[in-house]
Amino acid sequence: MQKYLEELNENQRNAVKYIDGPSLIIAGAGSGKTRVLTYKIVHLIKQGIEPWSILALTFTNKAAREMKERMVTLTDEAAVNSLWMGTFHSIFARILRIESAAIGFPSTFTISDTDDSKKLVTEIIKELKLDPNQYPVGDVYKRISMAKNNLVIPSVYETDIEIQKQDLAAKRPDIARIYNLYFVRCKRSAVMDFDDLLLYTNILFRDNAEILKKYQDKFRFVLVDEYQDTNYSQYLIIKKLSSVHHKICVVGDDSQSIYSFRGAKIENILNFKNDFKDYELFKLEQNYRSTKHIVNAANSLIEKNRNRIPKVVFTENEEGEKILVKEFEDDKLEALYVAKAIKKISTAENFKFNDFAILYRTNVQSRAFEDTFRRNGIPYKIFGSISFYQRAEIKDIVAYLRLLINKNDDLAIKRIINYPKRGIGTTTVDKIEEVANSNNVCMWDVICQIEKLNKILNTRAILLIKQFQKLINDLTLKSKESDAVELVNTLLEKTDIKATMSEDKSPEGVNKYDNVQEFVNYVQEWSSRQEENANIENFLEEIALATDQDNDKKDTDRVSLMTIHAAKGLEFKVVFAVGVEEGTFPGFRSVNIPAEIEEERRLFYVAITRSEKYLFITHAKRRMKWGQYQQASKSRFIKEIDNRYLFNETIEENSEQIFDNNKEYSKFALKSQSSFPKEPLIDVSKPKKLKSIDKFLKIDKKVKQTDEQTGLSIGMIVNHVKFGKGKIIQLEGDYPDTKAIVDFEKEGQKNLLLKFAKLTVID
DNA sequence: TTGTGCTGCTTTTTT
DNA sequence: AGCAGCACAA
Repeated sequence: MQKYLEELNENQRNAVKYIDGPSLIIAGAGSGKTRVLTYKIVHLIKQGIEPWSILALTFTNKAAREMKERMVTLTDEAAVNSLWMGTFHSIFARILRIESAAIGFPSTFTISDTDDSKKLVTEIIKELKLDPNQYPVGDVYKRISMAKNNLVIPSVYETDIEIQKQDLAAKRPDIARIYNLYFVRCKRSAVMDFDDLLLYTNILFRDNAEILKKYQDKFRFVLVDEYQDTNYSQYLIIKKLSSVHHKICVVGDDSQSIYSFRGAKIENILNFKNDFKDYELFKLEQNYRSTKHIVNAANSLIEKNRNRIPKVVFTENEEGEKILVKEFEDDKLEALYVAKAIKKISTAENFKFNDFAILYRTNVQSRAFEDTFRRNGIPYKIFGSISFYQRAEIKDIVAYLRLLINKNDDLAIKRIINYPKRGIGTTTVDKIEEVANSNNVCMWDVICQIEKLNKILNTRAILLIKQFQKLINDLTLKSKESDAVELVNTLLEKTDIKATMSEDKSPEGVNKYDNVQEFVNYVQEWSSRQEENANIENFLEEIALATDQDNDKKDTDRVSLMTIHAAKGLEFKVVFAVGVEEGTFPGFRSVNIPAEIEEERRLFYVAITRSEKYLFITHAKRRMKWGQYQQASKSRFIKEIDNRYLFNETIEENSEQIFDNNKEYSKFALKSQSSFPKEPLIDVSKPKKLKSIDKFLKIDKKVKQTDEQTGLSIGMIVNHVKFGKGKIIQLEGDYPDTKAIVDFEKEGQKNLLLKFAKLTVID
């Protein structure tokens, strides 16, 4: 037997070796799924299947990268590099760029993130003169996204009776019009959102039989990871692609399907048997990750779901500790406890901070932990929330780069036409956009013929636009003759971004400048990593499709803070599942919807199964939400876990006590007494809180009778150029920020800054 | 045309 | 509680 096959258990090995037809691998949590997938691809290569004819679709880029790294140790590196392996989005973006002509796009189309896409939808809602309250962008965008994921294009959307009935019932009959215009605009701008990448792949294959045939022939073997989280659009793509060779292998776990909110269909995995009747089924049920207690607890929970593929996950690992369930008075005490527990356990067990993860349902919950960890000197890294590339200062630079490559990108133009400030105001931009829309061309086309607008724009505006046009043209030229790093540096110089930013000495400004610096460093690092194609197009593609997990700073020893969704596929020695309360987990939107409760339950299952040795489940009686404390009770999910695997600890009166009334966990309590500093744990009142109080204090303290600088006093009657006659009723602040509240006869009370407002004393 | 304070919205999860 | 987008003041 080949050496790599010996490293697998029997079920794993059988799954790897079966390459004669379709197969479904049901892989329980921690059952070595990644290993099986990795080895299967290696096996295929060793069986003589050319690596470039293997299509392997993963859920994140990171997963693909890690598998490739592992494969390199098992087989030839060149072979690994010629695999078609990556996320659905990145693989099909690649194919769409090659075949772009067939769908009427330039190969340089831009991939837009959700923020930008929503911005465009917002503008369209405004343009159609629809009420933004009746059409909240989030809801509208979701509706469009769902339509795309089910391959419903605008012309179908507006004629589909069922869809129209739904929109009418929701009192949003005009979503069809929004969708249609959004679709048209994206195409005109040569922009695709995430859903478009899959939708246009389907359109490409539907309308071009010879292109479909080319890829059907090419991909002799198709593998799909995390199959339970594929949507209809993805399902159809792989079904079509594998219909010639009939060699498809999907891997997944129905118990870990957690993405239905973005269109994932658990039915894809449940119905695989119908789609590929001659399939072989492999079940990986032995868990190598967690203790018996953890595996059993997870099993007892997931049993409560109705819709599942029968399987029993078991482990031969040690029994381990019971799961510690703990209740707190509020979210702050919860965070404090977690901080202490991490310190104690890391000392007692000699674990690194990397071994710990805090998993929560929603991103906002990270805040309490951030504060507490910072104050207690626990290093942490947060995944999710605002990623680096979402920051405004980075998006500005990226918008320039986008425009250099795709001149149709109106969104990019609007973002940077007046950044840094160059005197092109909204009025001018609006006019350009109007002309573009009414002639159905993109804004850049209008900019290139700006002289023709001499009737509606003044000469100054035209001159400024021409300067902007020249700047972009010069940079475009530059982009063709220099590498990415050089281009970005030139860009920062020539656009004056560098100069403008370095002038800003405020803490925020300095931070922004640092971020830009980091961006340049990142470009540098990225370029040096590329063997070829270190061009800016590839760079943009990579950052557009980057995930949070992809930015993992592996080398640093920090506690991980992330949502459970982000934790999918990861494992940690110690996991804290926090905020496990009704209304938070399950979320208040799900509590009355059985199908969603099942999904939330699967999500909790994912959380539990991330842990290897110790698992803590915590919940608080009240939690700060929407700026207010809200009462909450223990989640139903905690009650659903078989009590045999739980240790319920009573509420602690004194939060300094930790583990003390728990025999199993007390070993941590004894050893670490001295290593745990007391002082920083004292809850100092947040400086942030003071800020809002400050506002009131200012008014009280700095109010004065007379302003020495101008000689104005309360009670004086003054004249203002615009507002006319009025009486000073208050003076506050010191020069140069002295403010006066003046009660004008005609206009009422106004707040005026004395350094600007020229008040003359009457009388 | 540019800068600032206020209102109102957000909270599910993300490629 | 925090932020983004919008309305006013110079």
